Amino acid sequence: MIEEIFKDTLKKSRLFCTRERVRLFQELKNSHDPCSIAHLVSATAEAMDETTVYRNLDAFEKIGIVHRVYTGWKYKVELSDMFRDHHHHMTCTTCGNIISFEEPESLETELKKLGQKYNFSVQSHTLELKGLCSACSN
Amino acid sequence: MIEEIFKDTLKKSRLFCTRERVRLFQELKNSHDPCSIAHLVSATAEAMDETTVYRNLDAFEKIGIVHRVYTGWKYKVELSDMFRDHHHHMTCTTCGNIISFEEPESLETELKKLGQKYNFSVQSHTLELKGLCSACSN
DNA sequence: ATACATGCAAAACGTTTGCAAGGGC
DNA sequence: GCCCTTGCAAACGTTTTGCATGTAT
Repeated sequence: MIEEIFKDTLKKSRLFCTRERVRLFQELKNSHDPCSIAHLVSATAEAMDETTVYRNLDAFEKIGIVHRVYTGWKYKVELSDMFRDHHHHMTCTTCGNIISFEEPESLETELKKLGQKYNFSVQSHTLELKGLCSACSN
Repeated sequence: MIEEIFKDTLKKSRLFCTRERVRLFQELKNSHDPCSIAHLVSATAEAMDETTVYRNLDAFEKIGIVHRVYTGWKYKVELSDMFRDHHHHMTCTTCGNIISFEEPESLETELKKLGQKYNFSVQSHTLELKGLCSACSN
């Protein structure tokens, strides 16, 4: 059960399983797309202070419960691969909608086909590499 | 001459060629890597107010003088292809350094090779598609 | 009981806006 | 002289921090 993984992960890091954390987790789980912090804050406003959202998202990220998704505008937050299948995103520059799709085998030349598959007309794409440069890999 | 293109582009859009805009342009030109707004603000602090930096970057972007580069953290600004060769970037997650490289023919399987070429050990990569989703392409 | 978490208030940032003064054309 | 630009101040939204109180273990 997914909730068990959640609780175990908290316990493993000696973090309390509070009402607020459960609620925040639920909110993330019920959302199909990556969530902006603003969304999470307003969606959980009756349940907790926005400061708590920030602090718990930080905590969740540190222990691998969530990870950041760079949509090119501002990052959003979603549950990590621990809780759902690995996937990528396409972001609409007009409405900001995010479409999740499975990882394709090849890229570049596949992009337009891929876009068509989701009725997404690709205007441009950004490839971001994350890792360590020579100075930092020591 | 690059400065002429700059002035002509301003003139074409009926924007004045002010001391501040020239200075901001110089700062962008002298920088090898994409610039954060914070950098531009401090680098030009003796010459202009930070409000002016924002307003002129907006103006520059509208008329194609600069474009945004999504580094995955926050966007930075650099001169557009009008003023330099087309290229991509790799961002180091530890130090934030940005390495520019020419557009490769293929991706995915090429990424590790590409990283090695620049002494950059790729840990992960993000592919961002920009364009229009079905709802917005109408 | 003892950590760890939370709420509240306030500070710290980054960015935007209104308005009067200044400067390109 | 006209209109665009700038500087200044203030507003705004987002994120962080300090501290006293609350709560899961």
